[in-house]
Amino acid sequence: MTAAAPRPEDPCARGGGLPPGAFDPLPPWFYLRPVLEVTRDLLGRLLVHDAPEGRCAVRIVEAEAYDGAGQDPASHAYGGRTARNAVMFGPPGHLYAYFTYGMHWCVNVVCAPAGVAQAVLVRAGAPVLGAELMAARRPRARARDLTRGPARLAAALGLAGWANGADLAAGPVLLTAGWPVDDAAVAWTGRVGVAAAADRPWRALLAGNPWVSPHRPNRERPARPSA
DNA sequence: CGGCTGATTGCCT
DNA sequence: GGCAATCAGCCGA
Repeated sequence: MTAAAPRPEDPCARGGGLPPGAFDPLPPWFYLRPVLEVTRDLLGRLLVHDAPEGRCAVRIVEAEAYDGAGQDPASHAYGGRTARNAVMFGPPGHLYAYFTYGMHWCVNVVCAPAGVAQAVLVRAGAPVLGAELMAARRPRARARDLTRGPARLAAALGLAGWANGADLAAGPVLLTAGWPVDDAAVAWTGRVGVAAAADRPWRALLAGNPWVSPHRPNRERPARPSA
């Protein structure tokens, strides 16, 4: 079965007409549920950035759950609160933006009441608005790679350290209703790039969707160059 | 398309 | 000092 399935409905192919209410910010209760439930429910939602240059939006097609301090060895919050991860310990419905690999920014949605550091990494999305602006922000990227990966997505939307702690119901960064995804399309895998707790299938994605990030199985780190 | 590697800097131990 | 919730570029098929 190699024939490409004609399956995935392309959000951009909706004749310009997005469903009414698609840009309504999500209510507070959205974030106050078990983190895996929030992760699942994040699929199909819109992450929006209103910048001076214009509005951009992606429909989330892939997300990863991270549990709180002492619970999840893969979480930045595992060892407790630090300057870097402080936003995760704050109120829900805010954006946790972190810098990694010396050059990339990635963004999370903070869940659970203040004090509980659960969050969901937004790993990929389908462009639904402002694709030209996003392409301008990532001039070297192939069209298909515009938002396919957490750092690519953040860069395309123009999100970086300045957005850390942003209230997702207030703007200029918004998380909005979007439109529903088919339950049958949701798949779960292990988290990408995470060695710790690799057995937890906490990555939710829309199976077959072309905007899902390429799955890079964990590269085994060479124990050490030995003779 | 798939696999491999260098890049580059802030954070934590 | 070591490492990181990654990516672009380059190579070969």
